[in-house]
Amino acid sequence: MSPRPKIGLDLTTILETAGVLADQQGIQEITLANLAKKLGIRPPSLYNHFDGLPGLRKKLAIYGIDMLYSRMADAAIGVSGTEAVLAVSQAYVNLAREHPGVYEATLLAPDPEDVDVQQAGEKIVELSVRILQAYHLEGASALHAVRGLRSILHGFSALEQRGGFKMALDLDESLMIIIKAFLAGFAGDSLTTPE
Amino acid sequence: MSPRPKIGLDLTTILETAGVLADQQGIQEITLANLAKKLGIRPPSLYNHFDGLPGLRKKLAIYGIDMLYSRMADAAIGVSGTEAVLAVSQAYVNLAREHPGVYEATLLAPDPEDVDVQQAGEKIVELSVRILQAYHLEGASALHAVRGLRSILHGFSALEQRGGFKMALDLDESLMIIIKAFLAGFAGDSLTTPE
DNA sequence: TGACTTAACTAATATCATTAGTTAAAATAA
DNA sequence: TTATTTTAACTAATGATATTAGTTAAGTCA
Repeated sequence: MSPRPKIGLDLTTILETAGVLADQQGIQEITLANLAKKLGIRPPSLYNHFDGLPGLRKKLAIYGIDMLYSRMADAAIGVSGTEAVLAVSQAYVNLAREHPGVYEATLLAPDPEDVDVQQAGEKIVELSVRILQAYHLEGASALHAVRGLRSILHGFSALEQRGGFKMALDLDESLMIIIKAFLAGFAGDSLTTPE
Repeated sequence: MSPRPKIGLDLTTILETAGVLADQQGIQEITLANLAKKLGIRPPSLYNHFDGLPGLRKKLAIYGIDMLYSRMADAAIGVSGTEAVLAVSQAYVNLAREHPGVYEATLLAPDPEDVDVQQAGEKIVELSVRILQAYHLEGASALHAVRGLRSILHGFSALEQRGGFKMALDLDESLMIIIKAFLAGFAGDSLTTPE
């Protein structure tokens, strides 16, 4: 009866659409029903492109991690030292602000241990290691520092997103001060001195 | 036909059960169907105790925030300065580890701006302010510091929970080093010196 | 042209949250 | 004690969802 045009969707289009949906409506609105409606197809048709809702969540997680990495890598171009860390940090929280749904999806993979997900995340870890190398941290210290930086960035982004910071105090200023303090403390000798 | 005993559930029992369910099965398994089954009642009966799934999520969020606060407050007894911050930090991540589902629920309220939720969270902010007062930070600085500490603690807990730290490196050691670095950097003069 | 692959579809099922209306147990008032 | 009210359970029904199975037609390629 009605025409059944073969739209010819590809995965990229679907993920972009899902990303817009997540950013605009919230991550909990990413359902096969909603996504299908936005794409103009019926829910079962989506199974031709990924393996159900868990499959979509995994692909969207990787999509988000890649996007986050590319923003961070971009921000790291042509800068070094503290300036680099600050620039990358700002890029990180900016992505989380501009694409809250996609950012949230970043940590929403059904199985965080999944090889593909881990692999995507490793690039971010490696980038972090590199920009922190300017501080000449020894082996283990460098890893602790990476964990700290990532904790600050994710914690700050997540809390900002959920309205955790309600004081009338500039958010970007907070972030810069926090990162600077963290870096200064790490570069200092306070860690090696016994208390 | 079958006996219909009036169990006489109260909200506390329900929330405790929901907390166990969340910790054991994961937050996504908190459904009215699962909770009702675990309580030995039918799903619609739950509506006598809270206002649907959103109502449960809100109450569980507050339940978790209160639990988190009490652990933190406990850890703050009899200590001060850096020792206090470290103890409270350790208590924070310990709660997230022991009760991953309840901790996650902490930030899962349907409306984070809800008065009751905000009120529960304020106690944690106030406690943080108090343990950071030992550093004699001026007005705005104190608030930036609170944001930083909370970012580190939430970021660290969330990333640890989702397998974000896969290096073979002691997690508690990372946390202590990170907090110490942050505190040292904040207490130092590096913030006021122009770059 | 003809065979194959693919991306859409319909139909059906199971699970879930939710609402409406019911009932009996418990608590309270007379 | 008895009568009334409140409460916490229930059944039944609805709508939304994910998912599976099987179907169809458009596009691709030999």
